[in-house]
Amino acid sequence: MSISARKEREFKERENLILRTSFDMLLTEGYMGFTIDKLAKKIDYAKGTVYKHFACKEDIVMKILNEAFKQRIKVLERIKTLDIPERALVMAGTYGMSLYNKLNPNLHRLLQIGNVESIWNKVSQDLKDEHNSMVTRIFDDFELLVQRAVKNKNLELGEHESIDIYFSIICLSMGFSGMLRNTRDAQIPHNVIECLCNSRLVKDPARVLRLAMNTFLDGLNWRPLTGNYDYNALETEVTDTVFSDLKKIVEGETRIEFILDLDI
Amino acid sequence: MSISARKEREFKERENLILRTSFDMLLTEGYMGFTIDKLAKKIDYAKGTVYKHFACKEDIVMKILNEAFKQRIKVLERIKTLDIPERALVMAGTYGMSLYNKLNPNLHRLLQIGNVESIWNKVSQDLKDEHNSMVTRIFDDFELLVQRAVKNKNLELGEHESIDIYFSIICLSMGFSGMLRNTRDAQIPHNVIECLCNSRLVKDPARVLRLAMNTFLDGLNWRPLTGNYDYNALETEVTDTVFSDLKKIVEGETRIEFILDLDI
DNA sequence: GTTAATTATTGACTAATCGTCACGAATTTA
DNA sequence: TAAATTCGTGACGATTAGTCAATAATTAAC
Repeated sequence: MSISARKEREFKERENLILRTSFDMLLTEGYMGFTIDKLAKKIDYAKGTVYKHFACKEDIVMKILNEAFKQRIKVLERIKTLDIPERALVMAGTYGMSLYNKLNPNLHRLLQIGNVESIWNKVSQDLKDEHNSMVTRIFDDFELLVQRAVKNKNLELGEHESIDIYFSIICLSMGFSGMLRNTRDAQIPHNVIECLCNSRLVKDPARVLRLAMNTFLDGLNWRPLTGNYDYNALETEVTDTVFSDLKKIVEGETRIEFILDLDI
Repeated sequence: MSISARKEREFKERENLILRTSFDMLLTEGYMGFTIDKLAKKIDYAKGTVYKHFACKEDIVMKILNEAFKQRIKVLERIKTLDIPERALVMAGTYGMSLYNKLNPNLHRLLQIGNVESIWNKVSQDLKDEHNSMVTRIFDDFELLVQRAVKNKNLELGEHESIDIYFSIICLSMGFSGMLRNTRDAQIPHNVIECLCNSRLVKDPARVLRLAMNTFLDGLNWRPLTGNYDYNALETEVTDTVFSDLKKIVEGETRIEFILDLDI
């Protein structure tokens, strides 16, 4: 019994090694540079062993994405403890995501890989299911939030349906994260959007997203409006309380080796 | 002389054949299913001949993306003839893009391919340059529009810089087009977002984007506000005038075989 | 009209890559 | 200790991107 438990633990450890090494390769060499042969050589196991863990290359990538997604959800769900208006919850979530994205500015580049249809199609069904259920969960949470705001008379739907609103919010965040990575790490920009972020002085894209989000919510007339609530104070507050651990890491007080090791 | 001109024309025609066939393969079989061997067999030329036209596989994809981008810009620039407030110009552009996206609902799936870093890195410098200059042009046009609105006292920047505003607008559109393709063609949804669009009845994502855009501009207090200007009438009008040809195609009065053949 | 020079096209070839699987090594069970 | 089972391996088949020497077609020269 105890021996098979050790085996199991060793197997789990090797899986972690595979994920950690793959993540590293993906970030340094890109999707095309990430090959199973190189991976096997790096972790000093035979190729066949890797395939004992994952059915295909794409499954490794999707597993990493799913683990990162789990972390994201955990960060987002921390706001559930806050007793503030619904709109402030939306903003608090945005602040949390800002911080989380700074933990690993390169993470969202991997998301683009998962969005490529021909890659997604190769992923095993169970990993797709896992991914889908997480997205569904995010959508559900947002829907409840919008409905609660309507019920509490902080928001009128007007021409909108509730799906329109939370769908727009998600699109806005996705649009931003898709278009830029944090410029803190002075790497070579990989596309023109990133060049423009530098040349046109978008110094803190996350700040622009927060502004845009507030602007959009003002446009919806979702109360409390910017003028009637100190969202900057809210940012400071949540950053120092529910997200204080993330803040410490971002500010360099804590070092992390591998984002997915992080106990969030 | 006339003989070499014929040669040149034939070369150009073959290049078009390559692009058209590649485009078709990319849409039906995805990036992974798009191989030079298959392409060569389909167009009935040897592989080496394909490489006389393009330095690598990625260049073919980027060439298609650039051609599509050129069309997009042409559509967008039609609004320059309109004598309406700056904000109405932004919306008119959005309406035009909505129509253009409907011409080929699958086109934006290719954009995701170009966004993958390891693919972008393989593209030849001249194609990258071409792409970059087009993005720059879009950004420049938007910047002028924002500045004109400020000058004409239709918009105050407040906490924003002008880059923040047009960057947000572009992110919003990109977020939407990245997250969904038009649901008109009843293909199998390729990811969970598309499933959700169906299951949660986002029947017309383009409509939601138009709503979101107006909401955002209202939030900026960019005049004329929704209440003071009939943006629905504007949509009808521009659809029937500057974009009437696109409308006809979308409504099926004209058939197109290959989007890039379209003379826009 | 014939031949030489040039240009265009070809597909066999190399190197890389994914994923498989029969075999041998290690471990557990009897 | 021997048999049974599980684990790990890397050679192998199948595909693929991109190259390049050889061949075919075209043009130029006379």
